[in-house]
Amino acid sequence: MPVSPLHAPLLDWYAAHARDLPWRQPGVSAWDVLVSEVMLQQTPVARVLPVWLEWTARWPTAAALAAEAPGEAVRAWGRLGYPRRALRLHAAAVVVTEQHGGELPDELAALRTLPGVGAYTAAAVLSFAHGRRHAVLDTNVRRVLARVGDGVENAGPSATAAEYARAEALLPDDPGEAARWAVATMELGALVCTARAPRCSECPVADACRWRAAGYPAAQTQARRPQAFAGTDRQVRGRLMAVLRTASEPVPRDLLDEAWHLPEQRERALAALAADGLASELPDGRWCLPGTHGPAAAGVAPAGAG
DNA sequence: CACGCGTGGAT
DNA sequence: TATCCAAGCGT
Repeated sequence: MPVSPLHAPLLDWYAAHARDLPWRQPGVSAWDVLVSEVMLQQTPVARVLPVWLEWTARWPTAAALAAEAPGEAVRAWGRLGYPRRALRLHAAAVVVTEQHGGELPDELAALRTLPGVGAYTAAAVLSFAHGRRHAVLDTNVRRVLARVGDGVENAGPSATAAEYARAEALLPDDPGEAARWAVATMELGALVCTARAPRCSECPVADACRWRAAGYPAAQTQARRPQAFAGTDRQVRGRLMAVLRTASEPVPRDLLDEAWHLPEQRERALAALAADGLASELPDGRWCLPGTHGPAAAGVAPAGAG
């Protein structure tokens, strides 16, 4: 479906207004594109930028990352949030190194088996890094298609088969053009067709937008209430991880105890972090990031020697 | 499938 | 100040 009234205006708009993001530079490896995609899962571009630059300079390849302790990845992750992503990226690096000769797979099924790589991220790598023809459905694209195509303010809670079918149908035949279309659609959602206060006066496809034509009807179904944060285990986990991240030496328990005032919740959060492999307890009772001080023992039984 | 999972800037 | 939101994934 190469010809629609949307394509030329949107591609032209992207050529003129695309952000100059480092992971879009020519020559960036597929692995580094993957790193950017994982970092960008639920985290704004502005915060990813400096971390991605440091990370890719320090670990230019999957093998380089795989050679490190997982805790070093967690530490380098800094305050991007959701540090399990750092653990998954490290685990993916190990798989790529040990099972794919250090080369990130370029097939959908193989990518999808990597930890932290779901439907969106796999399609993004294929499209952005390899210039292949894949529907790339992230929250931005889904919002754009919902507004322009369906005339509603927001997409549903999760991508449906119908949305994939539409995105697929809109893809230009030429792979390279399809890849540009994919990133252009995302960029429009990120810069113009935003969740709040969309800049419709700057939109290259405003004339074709059903939501605009309908007078911007408000969403009928109210979105899922954002999960609370203050006082939750998530906040406690974040406090504990911040202590472990900033400490160069293993930290004694009483230092962790200062991170949260409720002992029961603190214990629960710390146990959960250990179970997730984000924190390790040493034999002397101190805590550290996994593998950063002695053999990694993320809450698992010590393996027999040899 | 609904939920848990961090963090901080913008409104 | 509280709420919303940011290129999702795994269970």
